[in-house]
Amino acid sequence: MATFKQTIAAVIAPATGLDAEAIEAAITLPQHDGHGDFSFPCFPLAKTLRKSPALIADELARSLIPPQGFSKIEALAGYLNFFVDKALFAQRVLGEVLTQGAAYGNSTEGAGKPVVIDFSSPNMGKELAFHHLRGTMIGNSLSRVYAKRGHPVTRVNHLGDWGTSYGKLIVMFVREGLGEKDLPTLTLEHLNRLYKAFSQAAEKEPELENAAREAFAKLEAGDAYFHVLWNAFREVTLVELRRLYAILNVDFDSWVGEAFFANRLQPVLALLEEKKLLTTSQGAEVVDLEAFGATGMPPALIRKTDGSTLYITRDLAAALYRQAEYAFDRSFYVVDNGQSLHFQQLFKVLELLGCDWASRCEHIPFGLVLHKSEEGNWEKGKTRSGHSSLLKDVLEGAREKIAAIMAEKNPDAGKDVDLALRIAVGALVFSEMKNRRLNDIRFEWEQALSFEGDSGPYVQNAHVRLCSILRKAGIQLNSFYPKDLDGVRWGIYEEPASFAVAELLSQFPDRVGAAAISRDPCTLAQYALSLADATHRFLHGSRVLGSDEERERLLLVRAARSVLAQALELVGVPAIERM
RNA sequence: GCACCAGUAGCUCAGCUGGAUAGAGCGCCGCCCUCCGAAGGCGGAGGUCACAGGUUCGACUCCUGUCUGGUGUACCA
Repeated sequence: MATFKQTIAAVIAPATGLDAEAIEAAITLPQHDGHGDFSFPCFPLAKTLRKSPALIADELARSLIPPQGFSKIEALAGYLNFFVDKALFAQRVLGEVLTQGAAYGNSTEGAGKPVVIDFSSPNMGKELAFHHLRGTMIGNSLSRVYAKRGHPVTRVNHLGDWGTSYGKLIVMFVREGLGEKDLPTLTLEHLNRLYKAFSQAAEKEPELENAAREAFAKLEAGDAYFHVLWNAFREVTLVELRRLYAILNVDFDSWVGEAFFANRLQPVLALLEEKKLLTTSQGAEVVDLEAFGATGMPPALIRKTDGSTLYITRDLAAALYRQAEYAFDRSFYVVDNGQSLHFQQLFKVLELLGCDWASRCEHIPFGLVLHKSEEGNWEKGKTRSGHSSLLKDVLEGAREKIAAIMAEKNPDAGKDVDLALRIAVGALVFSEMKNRRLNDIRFEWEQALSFEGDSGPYVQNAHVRLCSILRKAGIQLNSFYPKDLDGVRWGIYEEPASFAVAELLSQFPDRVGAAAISRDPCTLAQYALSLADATHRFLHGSRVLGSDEERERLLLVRAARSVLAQALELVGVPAIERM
């Protein structure tokens, strides 16, 4: 079935001689009442037709006959405004949403174009900090969006399980007199203490840094005992990570991290040699990128003076592996903006290695999460006083606050510990996802956990209200039969608040596409906000149950609920049924 | 120095591939529950879209420059 835009293009094309696709792309959605539902700006035609845009619009408005699905065409200030037949529009939109259910908005755009998304990728031996939430949830959201667009998606958690950090942990572990017997009772908290202890000790004894590098070099060389320690550190961390990912409802297809590639560096190093890219500088092996035409780019350090490898060496191996393993069309790296130079270097080296797919690797950067300091300045680091910056603590703190509010507002649901956590997750995730990916976020507890306005709970609440009505009407979620549409009085949806909801529902597929193209979930978070807003307004003004329009309004409730749930899930906010 | 990013209302932020009168939330001032969830809705005050040029029929949006802020810049990841 032709879309409304396609129908408009088909009418304008013969009258103007313009390409139908170009017309479709030029059509805009008017922002103001009285400007219709779709507009075609006539300004670009002025030059070729040698007439004023206003005149062109006037003539077109007079000569064109409103096509099927439209009630009238009006000219206004150079715009050709199309007014849809609202009843028919609603019929089409609700029909699509309800019959397609969770598949509404799906696309085959990505079929045969595998996408690899590298995100979260925490370091082993360290607790997940609150600021890890952003990258984790952006990656999670993009994974879902790309899957919905039909792409085969591989979600990769490129664990930071190799590197000098392990040398530090090993050094401290040994120094504290701990041994193999202590491994079974080892905790992640303990590992974190070892890190802190190392940093403190290293301030007084700078030679510890060298000891750590040596320990790591030994580990990389295959030392058996150090390998046992390393493995134990890694396992302890993974247990806690899996627990947190479960709370966030985030999954991965691959947990292959840096250690995996540490054993697969030979082909990379051989290839670098073969292409004659390596040079020695200050005792280390580097790729002098500037010498290869990347003006102003610092050299990429491939191997340290002591022979051990670095981040970028392993990333090169990982990139080659991913191309070989998944034959990706796109490879995304969801990593904070501070790493942009690293990725520029990485992609440049891949290009120099002759990988024609290097241009299809993309860094998806995101901004920092800033917190207000005691002095009132915004800075990177800890959350407000009294709150730790560990993700688990932030989640627990948020859950407690939400539980307290719930106990007040809805005592029955307030007893549900798991529900409070899901609302807390929704609030925190939404507060980060509603902003543009690259913007630094100024994080405020009050705003993030707010139950009002532009917040996760506001959107969740719209979903809850819709669910509540359906529950009272005895309608199961996602139950739909074609006969439900028989004899529906479509004209009822012409009422403004109802139509506003239908209009938003029609925009959902495009918004999913926009999120994919911009690689930014904020598009969908903002959409969820608009739909929640329209929903609250509709429910405020129109009684559903027991009204003369109950049947029609229930259909709108079902459609809105279905799409709102989808938008929330794509963003990574739980679509809950009660709160 | 170089690189990446940002600068929109008192605060925190939206503004789709340039389009018609600049949009929310919080805060402030009012109003609305005998009515499916008031975790809601309605109204009001509040903006020279950092600044200066340029491209264009049209610029918050694109380009250049300036200013301000954040981040990164060789043996951490």
